[in-house]
Amino acid sequence: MPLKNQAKKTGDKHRRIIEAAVKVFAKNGFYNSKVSEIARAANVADGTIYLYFQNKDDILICLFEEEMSRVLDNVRQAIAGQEDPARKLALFAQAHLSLLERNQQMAEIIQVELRQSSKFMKEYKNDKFHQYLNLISSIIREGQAKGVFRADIKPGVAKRAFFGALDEMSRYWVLSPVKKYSIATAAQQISDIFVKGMLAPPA
Amino acid sequence: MPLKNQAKKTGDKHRRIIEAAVKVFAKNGFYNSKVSEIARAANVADGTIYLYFQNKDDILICLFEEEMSRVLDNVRQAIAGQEDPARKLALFAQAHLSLLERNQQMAEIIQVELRQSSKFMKEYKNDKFHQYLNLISSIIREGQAKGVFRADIKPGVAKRAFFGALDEMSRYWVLSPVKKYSIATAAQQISDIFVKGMLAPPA
Amino acid sequence: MPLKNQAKKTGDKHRRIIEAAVKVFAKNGFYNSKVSEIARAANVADGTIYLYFQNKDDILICLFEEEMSRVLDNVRQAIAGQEDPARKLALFAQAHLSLLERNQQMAEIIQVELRQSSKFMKEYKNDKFHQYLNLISSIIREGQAKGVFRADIKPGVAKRAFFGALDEMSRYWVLSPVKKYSIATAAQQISDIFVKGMLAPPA
Amino acid sequence: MPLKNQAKKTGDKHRRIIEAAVKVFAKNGFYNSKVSEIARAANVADGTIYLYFQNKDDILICLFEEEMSRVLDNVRQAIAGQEDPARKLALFAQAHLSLLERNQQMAEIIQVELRQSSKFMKEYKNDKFHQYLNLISSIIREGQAKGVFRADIKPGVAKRAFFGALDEMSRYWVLSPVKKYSIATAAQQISDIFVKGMLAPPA
DNA sequence: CATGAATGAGCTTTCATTCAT
DNA sequence: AATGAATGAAAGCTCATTCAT
Repeated sequence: MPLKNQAKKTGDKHRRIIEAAVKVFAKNGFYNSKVSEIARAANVADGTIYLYFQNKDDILICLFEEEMSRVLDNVRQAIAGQEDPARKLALFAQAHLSLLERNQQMAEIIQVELRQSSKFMKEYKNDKFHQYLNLISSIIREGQAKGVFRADIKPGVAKRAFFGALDEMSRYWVLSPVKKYSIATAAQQISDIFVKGMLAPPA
Repeated sequence: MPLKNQAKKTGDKHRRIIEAAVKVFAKNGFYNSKVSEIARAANVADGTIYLYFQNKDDILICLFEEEMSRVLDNVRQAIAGQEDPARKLALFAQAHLSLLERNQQMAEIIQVELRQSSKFMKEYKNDKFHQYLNLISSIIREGQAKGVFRADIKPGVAKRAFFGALDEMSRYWVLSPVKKYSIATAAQQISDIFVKGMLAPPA
Repeated sequence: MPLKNQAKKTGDKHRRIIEAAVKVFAKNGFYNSKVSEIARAANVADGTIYLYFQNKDDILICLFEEEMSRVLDNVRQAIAGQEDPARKLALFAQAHLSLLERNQQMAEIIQVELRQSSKFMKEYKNDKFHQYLNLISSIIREGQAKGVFRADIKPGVAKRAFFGALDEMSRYWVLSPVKKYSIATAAQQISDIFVKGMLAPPA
Repeated sequence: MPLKNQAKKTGDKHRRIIEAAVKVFAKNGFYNSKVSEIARAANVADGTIYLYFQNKDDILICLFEEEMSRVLDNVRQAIAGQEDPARKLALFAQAHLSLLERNQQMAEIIQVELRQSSKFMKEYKNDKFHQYLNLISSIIREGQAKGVFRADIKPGVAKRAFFGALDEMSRYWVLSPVKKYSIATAAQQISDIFVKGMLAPPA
């Protein structure tokens, strides 16, 4: 029982630190955030952070991985059961962008702060992110197999182009104080362009 | 003569510092680069840096502005004289991506390090970048006016999607040690998807 | 117990830093003293200084305030129980000057280094010092009320003149390598001049 | 003629630098004043300063010596021709304090900034200042010789007390934004106390 | 004499990390 | 497991001074 209690507490602290970090990173940026501020926001001692994370970079990476898992689950769920690859891309775009609305701080961190960790960008092998990209290319390949999408489309390029289009739209949405376009509109426009752009010509 | 000399000297130091900063930022990342290392690489004293730039952030911003001017000029020149909006987009993509090859370190900085400056991402009002984006939307509008592109495409969304697609491809190209796709291929694929995706249906 | 320990430790470090600062400031002067040298002399890390003081200026000001409190207490105690205002001034002078002997380094700092902090001289509102000056004027007023001192003496001027006379004597005593006059002599001479100079003429 | 011109110019620059330094030191304090700001205020190049002064400290010392000469001349002139030592002291006080009014910036520098140069306070042998103090003691000795002042007054102590009283009054007058007492009143009060305080008792 | 661009030593302060309790 | 006082390396920036022109 005391063990179980501790386990619960531990889990609690980990979560509290991640949540505090999201707020603090979003407010100050990664490099300008102090570990002690995260500790204060999480209501733990400075040293406690280091019982749960290796260092400051590790907080950012864990935070990103956990969020990426959630995004991945979400998107997979959104397209599950769909047959039409074109429809799948539309749902993908919709799911990706609507996650912004649910957790704007997290979106801002992924947009801006994540790229502040050079270590992360250059050294870290980002499995979840690759799974995410490959979800797109698998949809495209499926479309090509079904004859819906053109065979000359390179899924390896198109997946990045599609992600990049969504990501840039996210950046705009996160950083711009005035949002000219609704998320639904943006998702629809982008998936529309890509689907039509990759469509096989009528035989 | 002394004035010309000074101008030459001044211009020389400014350029040397910028070039040194490109190398140092590319090697260590912005936050892990020391001003003294830039100074050493530029063969000037630490204090000299501050005769030409306000602070470390300012170096990054100047470096970006100068590069952005060059990019803008390049792309404008590439599409000048073209009539066909579809062709213009293809040339745009080509010009954008081929600049990567010419100065890879600069490309890496803009991809990775530039976004590490909170000041840059959040506060700095980036005229040149907006001009760049608007170059895309003006091509799209031109295409719509000519009846080449569909009227329901929103240029404000499409310009970001197009730029994002190119930018993500740049990131891949800059960060990936192995380049699976040539720049020409990527440019062609992306512009192809967008052009076909925005094409008006045959009447 | 842990609380008491911490309190003891904290108090200890604070005191050690102040005492180290007195030595270092006295040796090098305020502006030529390095915080790191104070830290070394106090046997703490550089950063520890900033757990106890806001900055270098703050060390000087705290040091002064603590000393001023001690001086004020001392002088108040010295004149307590005295009825004769003339005798009070004599005791005041004696107490003021004899503090020099007890802590010459502190005296030197207050004479020389304290005045190097523009913040101190111009901005800092110095309550304790005003209390000190007003102790003098209240003695003078008391003497006037008792008919011992002339009514045309302006206590606001006389208090500064008296303090200035003592202060200049302190400066001489602190800075001069050879002391021609004993502190007792100086105190007696100065209070004698002021008392006789302010005495009401015999009716 | 060109030599004469240069000599004139030289004299001019020296004076301009001193005058600029007075303004800059008064505004920022000695340690927070930049040599380059003095140069700008004097309309000379930074390097030119070092043709006329050894270093920053030297500017302060020269500035002080020149002013002290002027003060000494002024005070000597004021008491010249007076026979009565008591009257002399009154005129001395009057002359000392009224110099404040004529050049407040200079007064502020001597009060506040001069003491910021450790070199000045500790090492510099200040002839002019000693001459000034000894002017006071010679008046006192003269008074003792004439039987006006008591023989038990020690001129070496009294001169410092008198100067200190005037100096503290100056500090108040310079630093206090509100001046409660006129200079004439202060001078009269201080000399009055000292003269009466040193007066020999009627035989 | 005059210049002012260039120098570079040296400062204060910050903050991720540790470790005795 | 938790704490938080203490650490100390590290870095951006300043500015008195120099010297080639």
